[in-house]
Amino acid sequence: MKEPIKIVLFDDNARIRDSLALLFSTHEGFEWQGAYRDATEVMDIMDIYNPDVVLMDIDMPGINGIEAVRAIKKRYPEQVIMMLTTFDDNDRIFDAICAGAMGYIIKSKSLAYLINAVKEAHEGGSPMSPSVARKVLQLLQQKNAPADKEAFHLTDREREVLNHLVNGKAYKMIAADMKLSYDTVHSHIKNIYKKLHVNSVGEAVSFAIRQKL
Amino acid sequence: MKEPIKIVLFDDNARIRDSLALLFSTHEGFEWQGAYRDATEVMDIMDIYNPDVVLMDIDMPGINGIEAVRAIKKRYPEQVIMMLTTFDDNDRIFDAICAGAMGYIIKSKSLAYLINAVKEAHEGGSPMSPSVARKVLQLLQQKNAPADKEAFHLTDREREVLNHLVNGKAYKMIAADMKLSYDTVHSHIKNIYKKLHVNSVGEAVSFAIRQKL
DNA sequence: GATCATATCACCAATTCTGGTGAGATATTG
DNA sequence: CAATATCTCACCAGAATTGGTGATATGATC
Repeated sequence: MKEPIKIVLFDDNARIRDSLALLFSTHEGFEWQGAYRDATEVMDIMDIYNPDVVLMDIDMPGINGIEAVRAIKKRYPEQVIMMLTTFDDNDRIFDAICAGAMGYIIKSKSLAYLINAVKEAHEGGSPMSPSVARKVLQLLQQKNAPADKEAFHLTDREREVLNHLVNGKAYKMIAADMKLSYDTVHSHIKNIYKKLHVNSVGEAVSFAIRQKL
Repeated sequence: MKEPIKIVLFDDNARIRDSLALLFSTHEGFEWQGAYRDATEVMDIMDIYNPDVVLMDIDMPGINGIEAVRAIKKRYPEQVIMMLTTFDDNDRIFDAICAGAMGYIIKSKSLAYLINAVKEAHEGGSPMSPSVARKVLQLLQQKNAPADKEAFHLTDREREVLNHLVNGKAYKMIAADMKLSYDTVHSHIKNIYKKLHVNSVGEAVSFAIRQKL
């Protein structure tokens, strides 16, 4: 016999609280531990109930959902938390994920969908509404945009030297590592500076990292 | 009357090709444009059929699915592509997303799930199996791990100076920007170096960026 | 074969950074 | 009040970087 999944909800909307309370307290396999209109006492509630899954609204009076997630994750890093929200707002999604939310679904979805999402979250998945997922993927794609290797016309050797600079090496060390003379390294760096339009190690390093070179 | 969703599939598994062909060619709202055992002629196929959604296996003889995604995205940046795979392999997920895949679902899911996923992908969502989504979220969380502001005991002023260094500024400019004397900037930087255990601008910058300070 | 890009090395002068010591002012904390 | 941390500034000497001007050699390209 499987243990029921223990659930608490934080949401300032009374209708949502009531309908989810009804849903989960009557549904086989769940144990409803209560709904709260705000997250001011979130840590006390966590300590008392030790739920399996936390459902968290984003917009709430007092402490907002994202701060609450951060607080919970700080004390219980493994806690499964699912965001429940009305709209798919880019920035919020991002903040919620960084705070440690493990699922992000839109309230308009059916109750069956929600039941299933909670089960999946509890089993180690991260249910996401497809529109949310799209935004998450776009974020990841942005953050890992491939380096434009050909841009700036850096030669192989120059990229190699630049890489050493990024790793904080001094000319001397680079020369030693690459078995070159100090002046050759110097020469490569001069060329790098011209091509990148910079004129110091600091600029070159920050430029390189930002461009993912 | 809605246009049917045009679909092509690339998969080296004949059973998958057959069952999906049956599924989508008999299902209302879809137009099956064919299944291919490998992606060697992917670009020709794209040019001819101009599908709405591409279903792509990852493991294929010849050109693998991820390379195929990259090729398609290069010519058709807006193309909707969903990865179809047997296992949820971390690295592959990551590569596929960076290549530009807009959905990632596991073959073990039901056919109804797949139908729905294709619809959602076509409507601008990114259907993902929850286990895949979990890995994506973890990746994002890793990449945006919050800076441990308190770590390294950097003072406010020191962080400010460090930030200028990261932006490639020279001592002089920092002094001007912050309305300090050169020596004060110098002094702050000496303290930063001690605290971060580095001893050059290059090291400090790369350290700071990596630690997201 | 001439041209071009690349990679290698050298010398020089000016500038900048590094690391050291020291010190006054302010604010916080026990 | 004493101790501590922070922020500010100064001087000095050695080390490193920067920006020039060269040169030689190699391989690819036209």
